[in-house]
Amino acid sequence: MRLIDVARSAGVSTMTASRVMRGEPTVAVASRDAVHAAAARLGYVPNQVAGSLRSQRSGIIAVIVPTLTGSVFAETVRGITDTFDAYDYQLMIGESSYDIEREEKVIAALVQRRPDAIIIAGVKHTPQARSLLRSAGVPVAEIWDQTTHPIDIIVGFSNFQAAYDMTRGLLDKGYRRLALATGPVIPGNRAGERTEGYLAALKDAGIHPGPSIVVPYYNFLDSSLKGGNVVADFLRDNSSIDCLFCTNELIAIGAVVACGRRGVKVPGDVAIAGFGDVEAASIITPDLTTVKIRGFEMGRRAAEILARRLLGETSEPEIVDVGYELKWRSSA
Amino acid sequence: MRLIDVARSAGVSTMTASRVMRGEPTVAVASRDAVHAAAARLGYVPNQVAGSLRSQRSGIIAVIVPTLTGSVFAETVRGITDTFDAYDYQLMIGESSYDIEREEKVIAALVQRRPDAIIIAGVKHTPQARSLLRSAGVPVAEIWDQTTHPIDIIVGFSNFQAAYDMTRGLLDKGYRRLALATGPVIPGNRAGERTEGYLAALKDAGIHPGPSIVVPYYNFLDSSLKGGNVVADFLRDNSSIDCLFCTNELIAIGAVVACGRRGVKVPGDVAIAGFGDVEAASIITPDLTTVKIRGFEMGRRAAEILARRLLGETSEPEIVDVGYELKWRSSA
DNA sequence: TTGAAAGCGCTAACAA
DNA sequence: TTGTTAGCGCTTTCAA
Repeated sequence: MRLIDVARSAGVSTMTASRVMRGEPTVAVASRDAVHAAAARLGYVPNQVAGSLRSQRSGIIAVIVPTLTGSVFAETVRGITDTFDAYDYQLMIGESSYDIEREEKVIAALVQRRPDAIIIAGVKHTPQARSLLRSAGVPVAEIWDQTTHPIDIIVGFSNFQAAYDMTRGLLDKGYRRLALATGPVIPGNRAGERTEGYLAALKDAGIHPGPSIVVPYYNFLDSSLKGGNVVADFLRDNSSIDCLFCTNELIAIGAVVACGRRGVKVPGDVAIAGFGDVEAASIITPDLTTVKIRGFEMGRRAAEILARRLLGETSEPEIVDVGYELKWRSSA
Repeated sequence: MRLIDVARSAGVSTMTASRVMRGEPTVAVASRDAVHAAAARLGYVPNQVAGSLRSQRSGIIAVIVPTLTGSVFAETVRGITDTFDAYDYQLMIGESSYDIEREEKVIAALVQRRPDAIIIAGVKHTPQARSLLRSAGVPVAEIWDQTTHPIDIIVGFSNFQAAYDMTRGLLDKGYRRLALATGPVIPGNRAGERTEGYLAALKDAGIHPGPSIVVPYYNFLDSSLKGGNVVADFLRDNSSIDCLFCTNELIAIGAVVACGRRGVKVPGDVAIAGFGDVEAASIITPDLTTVKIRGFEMGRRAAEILARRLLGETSEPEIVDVGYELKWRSSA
């Protein structure tokens, strides 16, 4: 069942049928009706692979995020979908598992599908990955971060500044023996930038940083539960700590829950602050002091800029800072 | 930059280059090396759109879920990804927002991309959607449910039986004035089947069903917070209720949290049971009694069966029941 | 407003 | 082990 079958059945040429199927306005009403009727009668399903090859537009937006599990990036994806749905684009989502080597493979796999645009979380990529993104010949939006050397479009916030401000706020609340819990740090990644913001705030205040713990990345559930236990052990072994700053919301939530189960009072024995504001943060007891990130907003803004590019309305690189917000709740 | 450029640069024919790029073993080592070197030198990125058109295999698995936000279906997607990653398939994910009309549009959009297989949550579709799925000419796996009339493969569990068992268990615990909170019910959808299981268990026990409340579907966060408040109001207006069964985990979590904020004791004043077991269920206070669903498992099993189909190893329809598990925790 | 011709970049099928 | 030929199904381009 091909377009030519529909065209014959409608008594027109393939080109007229093609124009009707794509909604071009330059077709006589009679032809249009005949083609629609024939398509419906025959149950015709257009082959977009063929169309994409010829038109050099795939209608696909490639999206690369660390993970879909855990609602943090799922919100961003929803922001992207919200915008692109109206334009008949489909998302093709790749997961990097917070690993830039794996990210490179994912990018390579997606670029072969000739997406019309690429959205990628983070600004830290392998050289080969940067090269693939640059030479893909389509607009690229890096999100969730800021950098002085964007590939093209950037829609994010300063992870350094957000961590700096939160640390500063904790110091203002009177906490002095701060400790840090973070996921894996690679220089230049988000956990690394947040760590640096934390250290810079301490340095500027003349406070010596306390101990740190690095929690491996599991998946969502395990990062909360296993990670929480690891952190609770760490707090037990370092009982002088009065405040723990977690660069990762899952670790923070896990720590609050693990402390609750062990009878460690939060914030009485130790205050805990997170980074990310997933919905569980406002549901646990005590509710979590954290940095609220605008995940949905970043997805939506990036998608809007790309949509404009794809319609040919603009073409300069753009830099958008969506900011962040400190949420002071009960845990610190 | 096309395959022919690589071939020329390597001094072989396009076909030999094509064979090398696709990893066919029937190529001389010298040719293989020459092609790989040329591809690397030129920065060649294969055009999989062209390859798909000719080979009639897209390397795409279409996945249709109600939503990605909220980790319930994200776990299922992870199960699918886990399996298909090894075979170089990419997922193309569509969201139906729990709306079968929208689902039909999403299916139509995805089928045009000629996926090699389709995985769809639920067994309740519009007639047109069923027709699109059947005539797509590829294996289709319906998941998250059971039915006597599957399209092809089915990997799920009985929502009716799970709700029946949970209700039965609540009765065994001594609760007698039960009420129901559910998301939108369409005959044949999962919320509907769960509602019927609940009603059947009450009927078999000779207990008259109490009042019910239908909570609209918002997004994850709002379903928990807004939905929770709606349910808490409902409980206040119906104070004789001693146990609330929620066919939806987000509503249950929201209700527990909203009750906590209003000083309603759970399970003292009213017991609450959920359905789904998202991770937040074990983190809130009190932790939630619920039906644990094997979301990851369903994704993995469906993907494995499809992978075997795609390799040509099997071809009969398959029916897999992954079951469920009652989790008795503090809330009921 | 319509149609004919050409070709997007790759791989199946066949032949050598 | 390699190469030639043809064509996947559509849309661009150009002409009428």
